[in-house]
Amino acid sequence: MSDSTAPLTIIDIARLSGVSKSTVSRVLSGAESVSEDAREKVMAAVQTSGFRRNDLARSLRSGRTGMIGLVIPDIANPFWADVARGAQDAAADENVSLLIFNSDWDPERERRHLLALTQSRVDGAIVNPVRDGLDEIARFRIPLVLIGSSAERFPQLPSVGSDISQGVSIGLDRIVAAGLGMPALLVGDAERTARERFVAAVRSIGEVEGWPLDEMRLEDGHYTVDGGRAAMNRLLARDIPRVVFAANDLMALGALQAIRSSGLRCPEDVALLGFDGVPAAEVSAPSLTTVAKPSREIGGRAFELLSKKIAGEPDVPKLSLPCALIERETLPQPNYPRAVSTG
Amino acid sequence: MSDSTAPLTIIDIARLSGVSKSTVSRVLSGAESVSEDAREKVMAAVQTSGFRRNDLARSLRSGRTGMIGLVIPDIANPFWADVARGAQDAAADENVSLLIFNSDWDPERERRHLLALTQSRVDGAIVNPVRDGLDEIARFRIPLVLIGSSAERFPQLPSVGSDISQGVSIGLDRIVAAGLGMPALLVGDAERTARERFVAAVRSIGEVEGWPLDEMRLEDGHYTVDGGRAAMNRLLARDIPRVVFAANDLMALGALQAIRSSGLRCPEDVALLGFDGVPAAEVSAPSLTTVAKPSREIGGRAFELLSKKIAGEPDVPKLSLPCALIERETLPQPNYPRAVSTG
DNA sequence: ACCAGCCGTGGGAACCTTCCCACGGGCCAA
DNA sequence: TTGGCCCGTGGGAAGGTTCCCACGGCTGGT
Repeated sequence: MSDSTAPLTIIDIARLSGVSKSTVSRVLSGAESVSEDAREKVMAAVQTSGFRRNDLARSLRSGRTGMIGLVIPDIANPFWADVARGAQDAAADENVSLLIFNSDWDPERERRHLLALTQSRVDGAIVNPVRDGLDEIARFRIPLVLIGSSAERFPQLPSVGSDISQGVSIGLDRIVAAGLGMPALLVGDAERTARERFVAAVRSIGEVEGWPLDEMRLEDGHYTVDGGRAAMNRLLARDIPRVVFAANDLMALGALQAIRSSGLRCPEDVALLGFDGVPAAEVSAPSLTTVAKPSREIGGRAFELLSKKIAGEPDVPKLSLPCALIERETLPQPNYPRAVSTG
Repeated sequence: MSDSTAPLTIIDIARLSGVSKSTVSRVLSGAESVSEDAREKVMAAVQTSGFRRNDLARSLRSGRTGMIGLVIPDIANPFWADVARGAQDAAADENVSLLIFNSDWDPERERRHLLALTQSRVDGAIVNPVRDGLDEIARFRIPLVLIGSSAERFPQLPSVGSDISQGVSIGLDRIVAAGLGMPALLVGDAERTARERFVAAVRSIGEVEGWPLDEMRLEDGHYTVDGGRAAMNRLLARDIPRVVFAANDLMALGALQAIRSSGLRCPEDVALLGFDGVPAAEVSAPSLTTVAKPSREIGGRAFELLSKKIAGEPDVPKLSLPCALIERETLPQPNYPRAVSTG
């Protein structure tokens, strides 16, 4: 194509096509009153020269970069990878690029990344705020959309999360339907807010079902497969619960290992319900029945909200997306149809 | 902090601290002969005003953006998420940001993303090239490091990949050690190059072991859990192999499901060896013995090579990183110690 | 005592684009 | 015919930073 290393500018294109740089700029920015003749000449020059518009200069002048930041705990975590994918798909449709950062649940890293983002002059950012760095976040003068359960601490900021209460509700309903009685609970420590929300939801919904939280066994553990295995072993050390509701899939998967290596059968001896919907839950044996969070949709909707915020819309909402039950093998099918209250 | 929405510039800081904009620039860019007095005044002004240097203008003038692109098939795929994580960790150490794109194995998307990257004036890019878009890639005048097995088609470009031959070698050695005879092969269709390399490695290494490829059963399938299940069922429909070597973990996991739902035991009836090292392989039941690719390291080394390329180093190599066997439950331990050739 | 050289500093040019304004020509209505 | 208006166009300024060069003051060597 072009012979030398000379970086081309729109001025070169203007010279090649015999028009002014203003006209070249207009052609390259899409319509806006340019004659067909001029447009063709410019396009031809662009084609033969292999010119690529410099988005840096463009952004500097226009104030828009077409880039947004995504700050999540860990892209290698399947849940967050899925959120990222959802955001990317939505962003790609509007030609915006994603700058992705891992906070590793570390407020200091989060702060550094946010700083880098403001310096890069991204148009906005989607952030899963880390526990303690909360106040500081508001200080970054940049359109922000929050994701995750800690988002609720910022009532003034738009956010997208999954509806934990509703998820717990369908989970407990399903456990009721299984007819195995009150579940033992397995909860994690990853995010304090997430844990609290889960427990709070179980309390309020359990009351309706006639299952007071106080009477349930509740075991804490690290938010990992190993943590779930250990927590489940502690549970089994005292007695064998008929059914276990885990607050996340990783721990549920660990619990499954603990159940099976104790010589117990799942679901015949101990039934199990997870929460999250990670892909690995599909390939465990038996495959894990779980309440899935709409991870990909969370990313997608977060991008949509951010777009609105960037566009200057005044009332960008806080969204709570519903979870969905994925029927698999660790929770037995209901023996009998449940009474359904119509309406 | 600052009261109005006025975007601050180094000129404002210069005025506030009583020095010239050049000096402010020097302070902000790190050392380079500035008096301690000037430095302190500037830093103080920056602190109180909340000024953030505009990286757009900086990059426009300096020609460096501190951003690199990463074009991979799918960030939601655990292998690629891990590669991304490795690259990000290495990049974060040098304060460079990652622009991540998903190609979905689609040459046209790859082309679009690469175009966006050049327009953004990123300093370089790490790309897993898609099958057919190969020739086109070289056209983008931008420092490039390739990852994945198709990288070998570009002998002139630096690249990082896993050593498939070596991985197959330790896999076959392990199968020999298990004493179960010749394995059946399960291969995927995701990347033609990857498939070919796997088969070629099995052929050449099998010859040494006295296992000609022609005599092995070989089943093709889609590179997914479902594909693996289907392929395994086809295998089982004819006869029951004593041991199966799958070219990737997702298919192996599907195969495991097929084996178990046929009422067979793994590893007692059919033993299984995977390839990749995805996290889900750890939580299947039984957990999957597999040859793990060094995914995170691939990302990290790719970034290192790219840094060298960007710095202008002349001979940036093509790297081939070793795979490692992860012992788990689907392949029985050797009954007897193998004869080991010393040295 | 003088000149070379270095150090810290400042001012202007450059980076490449978009935005703003002005200008000429054609059209329509008065 | 003429005045007002819109359309397509061009030129200059702006956007915020780094780079280059020059300049004054100080030091050290002759």
